[in-house]
Amino acid sequence: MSELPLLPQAGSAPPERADAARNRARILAAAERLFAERDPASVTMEDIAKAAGVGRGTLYRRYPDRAAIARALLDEHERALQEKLLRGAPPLGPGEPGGRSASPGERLAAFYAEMAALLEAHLPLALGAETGAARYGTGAYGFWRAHVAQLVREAGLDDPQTLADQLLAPLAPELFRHQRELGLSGERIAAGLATLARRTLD
Amino acid sequence: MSELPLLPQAGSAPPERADAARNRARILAAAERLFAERDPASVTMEDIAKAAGVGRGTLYRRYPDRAAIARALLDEHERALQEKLLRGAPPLGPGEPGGRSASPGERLAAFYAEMAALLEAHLPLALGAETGAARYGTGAYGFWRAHVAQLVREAGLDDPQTLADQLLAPLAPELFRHQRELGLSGERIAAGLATLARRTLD
DNA sequence: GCCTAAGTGGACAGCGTGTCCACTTGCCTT
DNA sequence: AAGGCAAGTGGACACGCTGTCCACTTAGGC
Repeated sequence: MSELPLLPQAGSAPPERADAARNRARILAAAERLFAERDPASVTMEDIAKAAGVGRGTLYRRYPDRAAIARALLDEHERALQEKLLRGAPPLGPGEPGGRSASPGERLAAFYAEMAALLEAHLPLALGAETGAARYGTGAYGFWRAHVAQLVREAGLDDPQTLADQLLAPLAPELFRHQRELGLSGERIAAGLATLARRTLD
Repeated sequence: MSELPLLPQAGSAPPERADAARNRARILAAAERLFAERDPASVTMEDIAKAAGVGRGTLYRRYPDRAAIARALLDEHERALQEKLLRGAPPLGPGEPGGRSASPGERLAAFYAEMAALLEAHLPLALGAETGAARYGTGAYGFWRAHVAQLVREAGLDDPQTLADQLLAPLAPELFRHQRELGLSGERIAAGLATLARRTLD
């Protein structure tokens, strides 16, 4: 397992004033509510400012756009999954050296299942954070990419770089929403992904 | 091969006045040029109107938004591919009944190759037409979806509906651009897709 | 309590959208 | 050949969102 780019752990922040902290909390709470109750793409910075009871300037001071707010909300959940991938028990984690570990296909299936669950739980945030091309720029995406590339490598396939992105494509939040709106359950989506994972890597 | 929803063949249009036809041609030409020379997402309806030498009202009369224009430009190429899928020789087409035909995995790989070539040739249009969630609503997407679902069915896998969308995900124009910008060649991308196709369906 | 820098909020200019409608022009009729 | 009318045209308009800027306020160390 080579160098996985970890999502920055919110390192030693320069101290934050009490009113600033209060407003940050208000902003995040208001944004989460708004994302959940309408199409995240239609939520404007102005809406969030108004709902949080702060001015536009205050909002822009911390977050350059809607996506940054959604990402901040999503980060926590994604870091939890990253932990499990790095240090959790098989099939999700790598397993002890010398101990038993799962096949690449099983591990990819387990990862897919976790991601599907994460999307199921926080789809509005994912849609707010990673719509379209922005997805590929996030730190989290880089992490998933490195993880999947490693699994591809272990499976002995050519060109893990290229395949990793292609294997992550079915996890695009927009596709997940599309499939849910077609009436497919989260389980059914996860089952499809599991099939894909096993057949591709095992 | 059941009921594939064909893209409407531009049926008997109500006759179009000569000046209207001239302006339509101007609009399409101007839009294609603009899409090619900058990020399609940044091209505005106003830009297109100005470049085509027509007023905004004229533009909106025919096309509700940028995506509709890009789709009109793409349609021609997509219909050509649809023809080949339905009636072309193997491995792309189904082959004669009783004659030789390719395996589902080979056929999916051939389809992937054609789509990658189409993206390579017309990426700006694809980005203009199918950015984000809009992709799933187009008639063309429905066609690809039905085609891939049929291949999945022939391969004997469960739930072709769900898998079809997931197998189409790596063809998202934004992903293609992302991979190209990473320095991957079209051939390398196509090779990855071929691996995916064969391992999944064969 | 005072001082200072961090924090705040609303005003502002700019841009893109989509609509609307008075005018123009192609084309069919007689 | 002329007339009429519906299709077509283009630009003005109102609206909403963005991102910046800056004069004011407040927290918290000294």
